[in-house]
Amino acid sequence: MDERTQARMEAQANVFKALAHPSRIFVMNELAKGERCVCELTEMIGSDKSTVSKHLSILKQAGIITDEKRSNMVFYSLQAKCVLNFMACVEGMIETKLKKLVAMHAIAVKNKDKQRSTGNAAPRSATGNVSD
Amino acid sequence: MDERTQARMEAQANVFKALAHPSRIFVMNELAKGERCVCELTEMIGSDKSTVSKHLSILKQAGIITDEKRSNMVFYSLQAKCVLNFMACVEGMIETKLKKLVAMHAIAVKNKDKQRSTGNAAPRSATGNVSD
DNA sequence: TGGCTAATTGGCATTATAGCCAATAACCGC
DNA sequence: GCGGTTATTGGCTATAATGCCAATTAGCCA
Repeated sequence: MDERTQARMEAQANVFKALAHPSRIFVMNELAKGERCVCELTEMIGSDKSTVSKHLSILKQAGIITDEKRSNMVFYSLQAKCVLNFMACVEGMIETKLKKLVAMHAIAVKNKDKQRSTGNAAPRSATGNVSD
Repeated sequence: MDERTQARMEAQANVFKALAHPSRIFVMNELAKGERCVCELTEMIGSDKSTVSKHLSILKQAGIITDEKRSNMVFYSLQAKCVLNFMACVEGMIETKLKKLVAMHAIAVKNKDKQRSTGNAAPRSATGNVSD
């Protein structure tokens, strides 16, 4: 990877890094509904004010959200709307993964039952084939 | 944030975390063109074989890529195609940010010139207004 | 089987993140 | 200006991520 490519990859990774935290994902979901002040987000997240402020500054620095000072409050709002599309896709990925886990667990349970009834210590198959 | 929400946000954040590294972004770009074996990616990235392998396992664990063993090599390929759309959007964000930086730098240079010619130590305006 | 290549895993040192408290800054109303 | 509120920054510790080396596993082929 040459230096030029390295720099481009790093810049992209930084955007993903900015989103790589539960609280910041929460903020994104909240800002999708409309602008919010730091105090509101702090209340909802339940961390220290300073912690939330730092999270917001990370998102802002990445160019994902913007801030606007009005009176003595700061309101944040979504800038990169395309993040929402991807978050929807991620939602789907999680669903898929969860279903797969559930299915695998069901197979494991089945195999365990089989073992119990036959006294066989090793499961018949890793693919879930228990049709004998 | 209740426990249920926390878990959902964490699951989403994990996908972003998986993408939050230059080498892993590079892998995504490469797999967008087609499947690649670990050896190819290792060659291109220039890190240790074990390091690349760990990066790949992180992406796989997140459900973003899949692997397939053929002969004594392991080929990885893209699973979550929607990542590419978002990466294109991020590309655009970086462009925008870069342009803004260049513009701000131009203004700063202008102000500096102004200072030099007038002997004024403080810049006239933070907004770049140098119209006097 | 034994040697070869490809890939993964364990272990460990280095570096980066996260989150709290305290201090500071910015703005309002009096 | 002075106290009250809102937000950011600095400093610190605890935790997590990274990347190398060494050891191990898995498949090929002679």
